[in-house]
Amino acid sequence: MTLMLHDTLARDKRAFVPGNPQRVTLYVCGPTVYNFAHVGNARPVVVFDVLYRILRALYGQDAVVYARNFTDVDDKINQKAAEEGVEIGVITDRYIDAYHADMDALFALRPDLEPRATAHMGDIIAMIQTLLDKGAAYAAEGHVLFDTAAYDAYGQLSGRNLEDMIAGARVEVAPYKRHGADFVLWKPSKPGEPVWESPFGPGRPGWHIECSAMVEAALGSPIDIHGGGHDLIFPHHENEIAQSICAKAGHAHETPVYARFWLHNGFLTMDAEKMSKSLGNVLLVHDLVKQVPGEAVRWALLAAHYRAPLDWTTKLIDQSVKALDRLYGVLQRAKAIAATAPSDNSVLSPLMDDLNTPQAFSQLFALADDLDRALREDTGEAAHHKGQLLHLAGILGFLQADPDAWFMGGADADLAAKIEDLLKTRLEARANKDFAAADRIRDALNALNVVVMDGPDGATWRLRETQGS
RNA sequence: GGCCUGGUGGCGGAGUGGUUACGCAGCGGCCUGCAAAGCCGUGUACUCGAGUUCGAAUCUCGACCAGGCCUCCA
Repeated sequence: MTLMLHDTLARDKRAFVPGNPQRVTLYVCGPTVYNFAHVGNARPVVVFDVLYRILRALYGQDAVVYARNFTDVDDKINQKAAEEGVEIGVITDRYIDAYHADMDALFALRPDLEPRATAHMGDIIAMIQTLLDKGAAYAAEGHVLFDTAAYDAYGQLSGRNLEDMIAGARVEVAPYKRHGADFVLWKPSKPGEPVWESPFGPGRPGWHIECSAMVEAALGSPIDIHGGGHDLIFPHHENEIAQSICAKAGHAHETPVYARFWLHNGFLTMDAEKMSKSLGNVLLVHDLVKQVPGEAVRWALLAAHYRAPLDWTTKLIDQSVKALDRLYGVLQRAKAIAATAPSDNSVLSPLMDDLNTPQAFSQLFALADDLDRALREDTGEAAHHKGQLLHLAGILGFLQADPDAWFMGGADADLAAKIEDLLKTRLEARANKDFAAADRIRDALNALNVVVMDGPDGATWRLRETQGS
């Protein structure tokens, strides 16, 4: 079974072959930490978390190195720090903590490495110096700029050429640029902003060079997979390639490769509109997970193929909760069955086809049906089916909770005790065939958002989901 | 203007050149004291036009529509 991945550079699905199966490297562009993350930011996190889990299943837990950076030098961070009158570290630490908490709530594993730009200033400066030394960069008016003419293949990833970019330029080109597409590697800091000393004068790095330097420092190029949002293809990833290739160029016999595979996730819209502050439709993960289970948010984010656009609606999250209800319902009935660990990864096959999560979802339901049937008909296959179900679900990051906890999750101890008490009374009423009394109690429970399910061994209950977002 | 996506049934959303994915919702039945959950069954689809083909929703071309990128952006 081969993992097929759609490579943006090749514009096609290709069989994934790592440079070294003992050390598979994955880098994903992380957040600029000046605010809470919104659902759109969470999509790549969840998508590449699934990829990370697949790679670990395929190559071994310790054979995969996943790095995701924090951009902690940035204009918006500076602005926020100035507003609050604090050092930028106060801002970045705060939002890094929030980011961790939010992504944890979506069951995303923490990457192995989380490099921060400020901790790699030496690497960044060294890379800029290398580019200057090799003639791929030039200094002008206190800036250091990358010379796009130095890289023949510039534009390959995004399918643009330099002429197009001139023709379509919507911004005024800074007078000190040799070419409109040249971009900043180093720039002077404005008064009051953080400053780092460098051979090119005091200042701070441009955005693109940070990632190139951190990729090199954390993983070493060529890396196997570089991921990020669709919007990063140009200019960010295009520029990363140009810088990193040029910085390494000089070995005449090798064709330099920066990343073997480029993966980009599609965008998320809110009720068919782009999420933006001006529209006031920014939905923060931080707020969302207070209203709906993080697992359901994760489900919603994976409900469409990762490269397709995804429209976020109340209905989507609603349906996601119900899908998980169905799956957890089966697991609840199968609680007494000990799952058999699968002997191979065959159940992962939908995911091997470029992370086809909707297909995998379908597989999840098929496995749940198998398990349910085995339970009903007592075929002896239940342990096997449960193992298969939990394995696939585990790679997707689902169904790891106790089923009872899923259904009763929102209830605190007091409420649970009250519910149990009412159910006990109702059980007695039913035993006495006093159905009117039993129904009154059920109505009372209903008012508490509790759904009662009578079974042969007494009643079980679940909390009705509160409407999301 | 250039580049890139996508347009599938009430909703979400895969996939394949010829055989109803799947989930949610709906409908009928079973089960149930009645429900809920579960089970069985069931309807509705492939933006438009032209072409290729024995046959296309699936391939090609064109049109239309929607979104994104070209400036910080997942």
